[in-house]
Amino acid sequence: MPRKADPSIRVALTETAARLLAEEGPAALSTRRLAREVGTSTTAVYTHFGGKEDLVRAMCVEGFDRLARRMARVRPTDDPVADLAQLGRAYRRNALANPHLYAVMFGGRTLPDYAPTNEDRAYGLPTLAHLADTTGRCVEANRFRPAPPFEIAVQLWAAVHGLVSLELDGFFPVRADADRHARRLMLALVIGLGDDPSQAAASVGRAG
Amino acid sequence: MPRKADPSIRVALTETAARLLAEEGPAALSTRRLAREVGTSTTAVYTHFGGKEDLVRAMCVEGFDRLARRMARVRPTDDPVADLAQLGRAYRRNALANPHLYAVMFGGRTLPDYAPTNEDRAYGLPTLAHLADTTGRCVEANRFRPAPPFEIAVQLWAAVHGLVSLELDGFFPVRADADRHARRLMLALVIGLGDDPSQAAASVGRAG
DNA sequence: CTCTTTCCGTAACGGTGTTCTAGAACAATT
DNA sequence: AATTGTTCTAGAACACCGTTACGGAAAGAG
Repeated sequence: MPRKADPSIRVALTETAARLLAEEGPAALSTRRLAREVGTSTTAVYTHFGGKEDLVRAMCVEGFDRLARRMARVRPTDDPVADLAQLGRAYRRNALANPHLYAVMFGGRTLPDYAPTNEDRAYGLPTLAHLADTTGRCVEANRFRPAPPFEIAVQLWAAVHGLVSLELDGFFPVRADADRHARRLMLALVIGLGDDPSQAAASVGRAG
Repeated sequence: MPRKADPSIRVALTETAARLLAEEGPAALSTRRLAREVGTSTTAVYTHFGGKEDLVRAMCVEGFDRLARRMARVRPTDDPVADLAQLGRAYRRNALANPHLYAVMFGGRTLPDYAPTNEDRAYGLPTLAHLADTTGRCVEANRFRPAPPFEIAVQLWAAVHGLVSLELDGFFPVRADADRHARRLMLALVIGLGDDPSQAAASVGRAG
C-alpha cells in the first residue's frame, strides 16, 4: 500500500548536485540550495538519500563512473606500456575535466570529516583492476620485471594521483609544466619497473 | 596611541586550534568552539587573524614547519640516493603523525572552498629545495641521469604525496601493505631516474 | 471508496562564519 | 595626572547550514 517515491526527483537531485559542484564548487552544494534549484524541499534529500553524506557518496559514484568510462575508451594495443601511458593520460584528463568531482572523491571536500566507506572504495576497484590488467600484460610481454600486477598498478595509481592532486591544488599553474612533469614521472616509473629506456620513451610518447 | 594586541592570545589560539584539529578533526575547528576553549570570544579570531580562512592558513604554516623540521633531521651522507629514501620516509612519517594537519595543507579540508595562496605555496618551497639539493647530489654522483634537480624533486614529491594521500584516505588499511607500496614506489622511481638497480635496492633499504 | 503507508512542504532547533555596537583597556600627549 | 585616541573584545544579531518533528497530500491495496 505504500506510495512510491518519484524517481525523477532523485535523478534531478543528483544531476543538479553534480552541476552545482562543477559550476560553483563544494560550497554551493547545500541541501537548501539544491532543493531550491530543483524546485522541491530539503526533505526530499532525506527521503531519496539518507542525508548530505549519502548525497556526497552519490557524487563519488558519479565521479568513479566518469573515470571508468574515460579509461574504458583506451583500447588495448600490442604495446602494453603505451596502453599504460594512455590510461595515465585518461586518468589525468578526467581529473582536470571534473576537478570538483575529483576533489570529492579523494580530497574529502564538501564535508569536514568525510571518509570513504569500504563500500565506496570497492566501487572504484574495477577501474584499478583495468589498470592491473594492463600492468599484467606488461609483465607478460617482458617489458616489466616480474611482480604482482596489482602491486604495480597501485604504484602507478598513487604516483599519477599525487601529481594530479598537486596540479588541482594549483601547484603547477603553467599547463606545459604539468604536462612535462606528468610525462617524466610516467617515464621514470615505467623504466624503473623494468622497461628498456628507449622502448619506454617511445611508448610513453610526448603528451602529458 | 593604539592598544597593543595581546600576543599570548594569538599563540593560545593557534596552539588550541592545532590541538583541536589533531584530537577531534576538522569539524571541531570552529570559531566558537575555539574561542570557548581559549576562554575568549569569537571576535578575537578576527583581530588576530582575518577570519577562519587565515586561521586555517596559519595551520598550514604550522604543518609545513613540522614537515621541514622532520626533513631537516635527515643529514646528508655519502649516498645521496639513500638520503632521498630517508627524506621520503620522513615525509611519510610526518604525514602519518599529523594526518589532520596534512589534510589541511593539501586536502583542502576544514574549508569547503579553500585554495592555497601563492604565498602559502612559497612557504613550502624551502622543503622542496631541500629535496632538490639531494636530487642534485644524485645527479652529480652519476647515480641519476642528468636532469634538472628541481624537476626530479617534483616527480618524487608528487609520487610520495600521492601514496601518502591514498594511505590517509584509508585505501591501504594494512600498515605493512602501505610500507611495501611506499618502498617499491621509491625503488621503481630511483631506478627509473637512472640508478643502477642493485645499488638502488641497497640505498632504498627495507622500511617504508 | 476506504485505508494505510509513504512522500514532501513548513517550520523549528542547534550549529556555523561573520558583522555590528557598544564599552573597556591601553599608549601617547598635554 | 588627566585626557585623548586608538584598538581590543564581549555580546547580540544576521544569514546560512544540516537535520528533524509535524502535519497534509498523494498513491497503491483491499
